[in-house]
Amino acid sequence: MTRPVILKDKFYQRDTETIAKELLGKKLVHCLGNQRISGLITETEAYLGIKDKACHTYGGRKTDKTKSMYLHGGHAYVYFIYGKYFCFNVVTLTDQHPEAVLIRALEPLEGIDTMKQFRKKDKIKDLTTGPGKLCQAMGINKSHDGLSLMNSEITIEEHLTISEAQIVAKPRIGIHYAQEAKDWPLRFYIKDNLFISKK
DNA sequence: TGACCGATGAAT
DNA sequence: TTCATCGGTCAT
Repeated sequence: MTRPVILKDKFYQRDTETIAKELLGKKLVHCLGNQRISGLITETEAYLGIKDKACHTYGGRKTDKTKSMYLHGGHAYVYFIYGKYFCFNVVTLTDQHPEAVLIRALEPLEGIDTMKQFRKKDKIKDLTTGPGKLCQAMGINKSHDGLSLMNSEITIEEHLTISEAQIVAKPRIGIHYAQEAKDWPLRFYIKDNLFISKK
């Protein structure tokens, strides 16, 4: 088995939309104790900072909740939503650009039994096909907010390369309030992949 | 200090 | 389609 190649600064400090597409096929890994829990990234959404009405940092909003988005690219932004769930984002660009990519779905790879325990579900399809679900399955929570993805327990590794022809672009989910931004095609997923949120 | 609301998920 | 659920946010 070849040694994992962890994505570095140069990957993350680029245009957010490009990163959202290139994250498809990569492997999100949580090293929990001596165990690896991981999944192939199948679905992402780009959030474009101050000019994006769907983004938590729209208009330059900076609060205790959003402060991680002002870190430089390659950090985690984890927030709590709907009183129950966490969502995991990858911060992009520099501290001048509070933009991020939401990871919406994974295809489980390693630690599947642990995922089943964390989720209290048995079917593989129920483990990671949604932003809240995948955080539960991976054991990701608020304590991971602001961590570096280059030298912490959570990393993203090279895995598969997905070609442009295999990428579908659609409007983002759950942002009906975002006026003109609600139709921007910033949701990306791997064509024909079974592990996609919604249906 | 308190009212309001949400980048969801699961049940119906 | 409906709704549970509660921390974050912001107006007092």
